[in-house]
Amino acid sequence: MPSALTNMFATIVFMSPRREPVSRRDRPAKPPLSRAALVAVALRIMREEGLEKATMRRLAAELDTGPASLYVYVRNTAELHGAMLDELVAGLEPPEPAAGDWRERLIGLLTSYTWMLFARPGLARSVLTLRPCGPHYLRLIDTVLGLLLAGGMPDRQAAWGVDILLQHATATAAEQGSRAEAAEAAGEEADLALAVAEAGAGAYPHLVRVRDELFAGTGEERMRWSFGTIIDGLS
Amino acid sequence: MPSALTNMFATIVFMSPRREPVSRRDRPAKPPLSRAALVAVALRIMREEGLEKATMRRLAAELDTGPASLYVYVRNTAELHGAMLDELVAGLEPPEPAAGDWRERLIGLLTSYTWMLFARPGLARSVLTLRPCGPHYLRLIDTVLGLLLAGGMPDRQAAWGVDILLQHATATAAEQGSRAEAAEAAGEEADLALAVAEAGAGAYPHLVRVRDELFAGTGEERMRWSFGTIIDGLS
DNA sequence: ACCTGAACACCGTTCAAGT
DNA sequence: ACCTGAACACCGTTCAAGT
Repeated sequence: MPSALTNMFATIVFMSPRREPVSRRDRPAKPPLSRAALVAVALRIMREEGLEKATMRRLAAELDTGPASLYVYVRNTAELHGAMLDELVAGLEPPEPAAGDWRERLIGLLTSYTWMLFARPGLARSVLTLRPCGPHYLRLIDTVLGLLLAGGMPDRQAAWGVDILLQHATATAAEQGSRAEAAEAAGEEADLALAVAEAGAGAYPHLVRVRDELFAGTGEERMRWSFGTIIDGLS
Repeated sequence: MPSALTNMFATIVFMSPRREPVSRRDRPAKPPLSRAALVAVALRIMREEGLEKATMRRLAAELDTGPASLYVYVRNTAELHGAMLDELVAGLEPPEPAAGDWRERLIGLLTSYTWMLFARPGLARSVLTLRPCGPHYLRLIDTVLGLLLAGGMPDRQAAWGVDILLQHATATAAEQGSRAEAAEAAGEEADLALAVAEAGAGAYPHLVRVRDELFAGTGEERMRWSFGTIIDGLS
């Protein structure tokens, strides 16, 4: 907290020895705590330094308070992550009605949700073990449902389908996104590639047969194909 | 470590004061460190107390050494989890050739893999951000591939399909499993149910329409249905 | 090569006490 | 009701030094 330090010296050097009221006036206006403020700061830290830095302790330091104070506004870290996700989902543009049939629009929406999480793999990982329930996430569920129903799907198929589709989006972001980012994860990817390359046709005949297809295709290609495949299965 | 304590007292009370050689002889034979020993102890702790207790520090204490010693055998915690998964996959029984057609056998295999992870949600969560590459996991990939190819699927479809199917299995276990277990996660489930119950038909028309279907069905039902749906989409 | 103690640089959450 | 400092009970990983 360099700014706090600076202010402390300012107080000592230039001000009267009555410390408390003066340093209070002098300090940059401390923003009032609130759930929204917490989420905003957490999103900024995530953007600038990654989710792993957006810890309760760090947030508290940033907001010039102790970690215990945050627990007035969120139950725990998981709830904070849920609130962060909701804010990000709010920023997703809704599918244009003119953008093709329901299937195309649905794939477009799911793809843009996935890309959004792709850039935040840590959050995706956290969301996977959550039940997001913010208003904007409910909006997303409603929109996906609407598109599935527009495709003539029975209610149950649509209801269960939305779960599979959103879970696939989140899991893909958690899995692929973290690998694209972290250096250690790149090592794991290489380990698998090596293991597959070394696999003998005797022990792993099918693996050897489709070896080249396993790692083929771009992320975008595989993503669209996956969503299309699941949607086709639902229909 | 009560056994170490007991032995220490035994040494002090009954033995000569020359401590080191005696206590060395007296101590239960310290098993030699090895990757397999690490994995075995980690699996036991996970079984008895959950994955979150199977930390590097705890493993080291259990193996009567310092945490630094473990890094000779595994690169990091992620690699340890990968090795644990491989051991668990080894214990999965292969699908009986008589158990119906390829589709039924495939669903059976995927279901049993999912149930196995379901009981270990923490591991499932960890595996999701991993590329498992152990011999038994490769076996699993090969078997799934074999069944898809037996269904007459082109190579590419099978290769990309195995990714979707295994990811879905892992993600389902990570998501549902942790909720079934942790008390806090149950709260999140309730939060979502509440939010859905309170959703207005004006803002969320589709959500309200299929409201009852969203939470319908048992885990087993939805699991089989999901795998069936994805397989149908692949075909 | 393998093993170690100690250190580095942190965590989330709770609690009693304040205002 | 809201806020706080301090504490509780831990983490993963690295490093220099030993054997």
